[in-house]
Amino acid sequence: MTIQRPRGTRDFLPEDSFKRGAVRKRMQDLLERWGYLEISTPTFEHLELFTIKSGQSITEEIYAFKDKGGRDLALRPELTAPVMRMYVNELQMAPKPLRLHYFGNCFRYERPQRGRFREFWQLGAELIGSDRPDAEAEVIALAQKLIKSAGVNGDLHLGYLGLIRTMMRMIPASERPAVMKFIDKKERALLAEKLQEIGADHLGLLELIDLKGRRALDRAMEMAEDLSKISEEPSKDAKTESLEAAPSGDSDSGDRAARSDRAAPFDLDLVRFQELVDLLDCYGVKATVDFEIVRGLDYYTGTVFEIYATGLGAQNQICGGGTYQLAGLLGGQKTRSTGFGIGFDRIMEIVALEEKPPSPVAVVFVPQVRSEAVKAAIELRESLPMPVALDVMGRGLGAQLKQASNIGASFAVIIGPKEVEEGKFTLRDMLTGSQESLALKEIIELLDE
RNA sequence: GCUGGGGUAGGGUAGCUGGUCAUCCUUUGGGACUGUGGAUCCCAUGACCCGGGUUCAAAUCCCGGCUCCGGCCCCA
Repeated sequence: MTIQRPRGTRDFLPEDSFKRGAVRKRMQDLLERWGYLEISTPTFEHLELFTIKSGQSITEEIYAFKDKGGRDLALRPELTAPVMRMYVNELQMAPKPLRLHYFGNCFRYERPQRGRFREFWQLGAELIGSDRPDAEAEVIALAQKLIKSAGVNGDLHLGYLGLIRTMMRMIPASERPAVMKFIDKKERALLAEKLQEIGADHLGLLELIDLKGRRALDRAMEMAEDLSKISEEPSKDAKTESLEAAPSGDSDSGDRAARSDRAAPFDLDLVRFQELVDLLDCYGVKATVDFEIVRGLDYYTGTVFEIYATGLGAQNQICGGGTYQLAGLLGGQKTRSTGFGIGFDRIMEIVALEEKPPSPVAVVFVPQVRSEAVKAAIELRESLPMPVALDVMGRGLGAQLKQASNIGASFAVIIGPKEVEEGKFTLRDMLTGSQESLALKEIIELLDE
């Protein structure tokens, strides 16, 4: 038995690697044009970085280990936390906004299935230092364009946590996890039952999460207004909490709440959300407003979004992101950022790419003139964009030509004593079989088109 | 963690109601063809996922494990 690759990992053969490289290049070109500079972070980090961000429970799904010095380390399971760690460590004083992008492998200890591996690649961008609708619109539009640039059609859903969080603060804390679970699992009947049971059915939660599309926004505005009235009524424990989360344009509002229970501050400010939706329109991005998107994590501050693709089976989410408050959690100054991560492997599963690697040129020679052939090959490699192949198997001329056609060469440069003497090589068109005698310079000119 | 279906040369397969040297195609290397390729022919290399069990005899039947492809759970 030979040694197998570890479960959930993949080998990428030349054809795969070429395709992945081409798609990656396309996406990164676009990111550069939008002014997002590439950064890289270590493959492993202190385990703590990830538990701070996502809680202790995630260690279950992390490749965590102790190094020889006894340090608790982890292979990165995602890239947002490392990027924000880097920001806090060395970029806090950089002029804002900061536009960054990254591409890297991540590791999670999970059951592999379609579109899910133990080593996978994430491509993403972060815009650090602004949470204005302008910033959010740019980032969301960018995400959508990136996916399009790979030839993939994505369905963008745009959500806003302010409303749902406000509602959640008006129900008893003990009931919140259960309610969130039902929302997440799309268990409408159970949710309705629960809300009735705890006397929270007047908040409109059920209606909110069913709101979809353009008109959802108008209705949500009305609901927000009703909510602010309710929250002004003096009543039980909901009162103090909702005050702390009071709506405000000041991005530092609610920070006390953040410190006490790790939840980021958020704004019940649908006007800004409305602005975002309008701006996205300007970008030509079609978004479905969808208040059901909750994205689990509590460091998101308001806007969240996800992009889905068809043809992927169960794992159809190819992008997720939003506006968040993470720098503070990692010990930096409180800074709001908007960003997203794209599941590169899932993109690759459905990408339609017609690009092919350039076909090589074969230098074919007989033993007596080997050194001339080597020199010719070197010169060709310096001047031509396509690969230049030289026989290393000691094969005869016929076998070399056979090999040339096997590797898909479109031309062969034939070199023998006769050619060396004349100072001209034979250029053979592998498709037609026609040949002509040319100087190396002329060959280069001809092939360099 | 739960669940369905698979694992036979590098790739694709036949055999799998147990019993001759495990089938065929392709790929790879060599040759027929010692300065001209895609054809053909010949030769060579190369496999029963691993470990137990049943049996005179296991690729074939049974059990366990590993792993792959899906579906749940989860998904930062």
